[in-house]
Amino acid sequence: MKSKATYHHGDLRRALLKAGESVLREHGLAKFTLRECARRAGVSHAAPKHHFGDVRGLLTELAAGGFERLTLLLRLQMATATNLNEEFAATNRAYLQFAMENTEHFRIMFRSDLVDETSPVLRAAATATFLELTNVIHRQRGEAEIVASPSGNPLPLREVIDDIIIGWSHIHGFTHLLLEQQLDMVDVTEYDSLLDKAARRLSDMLQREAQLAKQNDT
Amino acid sequence: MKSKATYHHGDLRRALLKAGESVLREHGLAKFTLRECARRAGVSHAAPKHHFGDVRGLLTELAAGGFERLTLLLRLQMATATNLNEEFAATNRAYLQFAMENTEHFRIMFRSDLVDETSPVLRAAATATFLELTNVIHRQRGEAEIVASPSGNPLPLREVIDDIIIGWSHIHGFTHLLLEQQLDMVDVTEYDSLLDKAARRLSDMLQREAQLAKQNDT
DNA sequence: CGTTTATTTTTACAGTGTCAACATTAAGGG
DNA sequence: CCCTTAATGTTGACACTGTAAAAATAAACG
Repeated sequence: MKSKATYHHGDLRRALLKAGESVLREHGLAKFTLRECARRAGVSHAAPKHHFGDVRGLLTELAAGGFERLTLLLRLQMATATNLNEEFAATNRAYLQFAMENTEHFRIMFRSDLVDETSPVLRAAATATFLELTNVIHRQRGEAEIVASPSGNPLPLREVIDDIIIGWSHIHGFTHLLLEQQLDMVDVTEYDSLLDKAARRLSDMLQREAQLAKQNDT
Repeated sequence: MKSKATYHHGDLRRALLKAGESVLREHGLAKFTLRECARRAGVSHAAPKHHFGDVRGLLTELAAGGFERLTLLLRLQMATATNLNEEFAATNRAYLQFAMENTEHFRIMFRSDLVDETSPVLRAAATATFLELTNVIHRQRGEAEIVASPSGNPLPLREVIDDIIIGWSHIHGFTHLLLEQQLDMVDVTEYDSLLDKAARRLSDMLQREAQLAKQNDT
């Protein structure tokens, strides 16, 4: 079933996704247009409708793909870590790296006005990404990991949510501000070492606080 | 010179800004259109060109206005604080409050693809906002404040930049994630208390670290 | 008053997303 | 093997959009 050209076009669905990604990479969101994607796939301007409905549909699937790749990159970077602090720093590095290498793609992943947030594939992909970040924090606190459930969000422990949100907010905020050129006082040649340092500091504090809280319990 | 109606229209410039803001508030960025703004101001669709050039010009001025209002709100909230920790928490509260009450307006302020980041008015407005956040951190560390310079960015102390970026990244990331509905595991009825708690924790840590660093110096 | 300048309108054009009607091809059952 | 049916693409149309040029209007000013 994966032969060369079985349909009118082959499989247009994948071709359109690829086209969309190349448009994002080469010309950015501003020039992202359904018709342009169709052009690149070599089909007529109304062809995408059958596969994605409207432009929002295509962007939603692209966003989901972005989360999937981000998840992979997170795992890849985390695997290089030798201790818990390193692991947290690794997630931050991966997050930033993905955003830098896929700027426009990263942008649409967090644009609730462009994307259908209720889409199951998107939700699943975003949840998987979130799960990686979550489990790093859980391990840091010596708690059990959360397993991915097929559907429905895996809720982290109530007391850990605060830490997760602090960690995620920090790396996401840093990345977003850098992308939108608000951090112009930062020397761009060393923003990654800056992030690394910040991540370690944050990680230290969170671990210390967690231990303190545990001691107070007993 | 501020009489009622001296030109063809009155002063179309202000009217268009007002119209743009109302469009953002009522229908969001998706329906934001130069022609719609013109319609609301009661002029023909090409009238805005003379005052703003293109759509980017209008959005840029709107973004600048947003930063100005954010700066005012920051000052207002900071004035209620009785100590340094409270002050930091107050900036976070103000940041989030502004974003919640002016969702779409807040969005365009950080959209480098929609706005002319080189515009002097925008840069000045954004720098003023940044200055408020910066000075809170400076005070926390017992350093001198930075005065606003008429032009050019007032550069903070090299050693304080890390703290500033951590603080700003955190509040911005939290706000942005919340706005783009990525924090769906958070109970929306208590996200503000959650932020408050996180801000205090962050503030505590930063102050402790600063004191430690100072002791090591002497 | 007459001329110059600033502001607004009119007209036009190339794009866009989406829809409906149509054409073509693939799939599948008799 | 053929014929029906459903899936997939194409054409053409419509109402929008941003932007530009030319024409019209009103203000400013000597």
